[in-house]
Amino acid sequence: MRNHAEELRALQDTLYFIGGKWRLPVINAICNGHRRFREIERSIPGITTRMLSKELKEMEMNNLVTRTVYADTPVLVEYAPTAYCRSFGTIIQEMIRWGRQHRKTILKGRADKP
Amino acid sequence: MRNHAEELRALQDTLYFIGGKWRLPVINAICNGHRRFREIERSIPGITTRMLSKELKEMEMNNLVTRTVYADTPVLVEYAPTAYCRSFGTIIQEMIRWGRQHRKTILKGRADKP
DNA sequence: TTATCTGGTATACTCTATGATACTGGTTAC
DNA sequence: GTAACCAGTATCATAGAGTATACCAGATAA
Repeated sequence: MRNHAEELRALQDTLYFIGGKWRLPVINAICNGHRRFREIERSIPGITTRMLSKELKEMEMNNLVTRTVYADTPVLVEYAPTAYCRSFGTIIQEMIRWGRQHRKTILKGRADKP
Repeated sequence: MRNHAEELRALQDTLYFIGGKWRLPVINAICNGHRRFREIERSIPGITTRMLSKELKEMEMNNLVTRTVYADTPVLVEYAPTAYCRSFGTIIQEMIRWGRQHRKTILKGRADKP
């Protein structure tokens, strides 16, 4: 209730930063130890190469990941999470919790069908 | 790392449920005590009547809010949050926290500009 | 009387996020 | 030799989320 405007602004900033449907799944994948491009791609069924590529670029620009190229043969590329990236941990955990609960509730056939 | 697939599914369920850019702001407004249509509308600068109307309809269908009409003159409509609606509390709070922290960090001129 | 509040609906438009598909150049395995 | 891996890029198409604007009927205030 108090300082609704400021809360709203903070909330909207976060929503804006998160943006589309892939940002959080990608952050989660990387924070869960997936480092290589194809590895991340495989760990998120449904994402296309194009979207992952776009996400990773933006995330690098926003300092959410670092991209390291090991110029051996074959070239190896590694994406690693920054502290900034990990700062989404609690949000993601809460969302996972909610999603699990939601699924349970739906399966029990209640809650969103009263 | 463990059961990444299940976590991902839960996360994506939540993201899907949240949907667009207005769902969480509207939930927040209603949970913060705004009950009337125009009141909610005013409390979220930038939202249009059309989007708010759409959101509220979907939210009613999803059992996130109840819509009560008091048929006095003038007719009075009240939107109230359900428990389901309030279950987003922690997610929203975490997002507000993140947004505030983000703003601080940006203002200090660091973090996302290394 | 005119303006302003209420709770919305209707129509038209924009735009961008996402999806689908194909391709590249190099490496390694069969 | 060809198939499959790597890390992507390029091009095109499209749904639908979001915006803009105007409008309705009824009540209230100036």
